[in-house]
Amino acid sequence: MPEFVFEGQTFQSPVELALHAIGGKWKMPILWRLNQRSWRYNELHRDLKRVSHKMLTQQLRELEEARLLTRTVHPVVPPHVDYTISALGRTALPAIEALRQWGLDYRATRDTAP
Amino acid sequence: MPEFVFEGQTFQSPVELALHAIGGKWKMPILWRLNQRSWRYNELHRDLKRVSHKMLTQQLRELEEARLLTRTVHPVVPPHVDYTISALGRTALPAIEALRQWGLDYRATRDTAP
DNA sequence: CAGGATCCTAGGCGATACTG
DNA sequence: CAGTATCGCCTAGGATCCTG
Repeated sequence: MPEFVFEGQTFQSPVELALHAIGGKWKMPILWRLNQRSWRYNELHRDLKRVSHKMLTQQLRELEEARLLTRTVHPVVPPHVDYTISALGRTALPAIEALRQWGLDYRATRDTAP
Repeated sequence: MPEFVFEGQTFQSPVELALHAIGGKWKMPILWRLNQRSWRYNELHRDLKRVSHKMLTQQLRELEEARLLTRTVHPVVPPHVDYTISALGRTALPAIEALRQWGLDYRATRDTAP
């Protein structure tokens, strides 16, 4: 089983790298919402109901550093910040969609499966 | 945004249900290895190098309860236990594969992307 | 409105020891 | 070999307050 080095970190496999980049409780739900249009901070905060202020900020920063989304500050008062998915972030959407579809299937078949 | 109830728990979306079932640091790597053949406990322990004894046991238990794998005990001394992916577990492999492939692509393009 | 800084605790997790 | 059980650390993350 080969090792897998990226950005100075060592992963056991591409799966672990992917989970590092978009795993965790909130990153996929965030990217998923950014499909189609930009969202503002408070919009995300309201829609991801159980996320805390601190967590949301942190996850957004990590996604930005991973270059999966773009943060745009409009210099107005009161502040106006848009989060937009990047081209790189878009490449993750099929994988997220696969997981989303599996979640649907899993719920549907989990209790009737052989 | 509709709610999504399963097994008494409330999720915001199918993505969150999927992450609940096979998210976390170890479950996908475990299921991924179980493709093709059965693995024994210590095999997994050695191969997932950084997993602790306790974590591995716990993750295997949860995957078993989610019906994604089957635990088979052979009544011999010393004990012999096989972990085999279930039919339901197999349905998750395409999604894991999508994530794995994305991990590869991400590493390849992350620093050259526009 | 967006988010930085601080404080603080529950519980996740590793380490270790023991068992059939 | 393949686990359970127990202890205790330590940090992830929630709550709260403050700012441009």
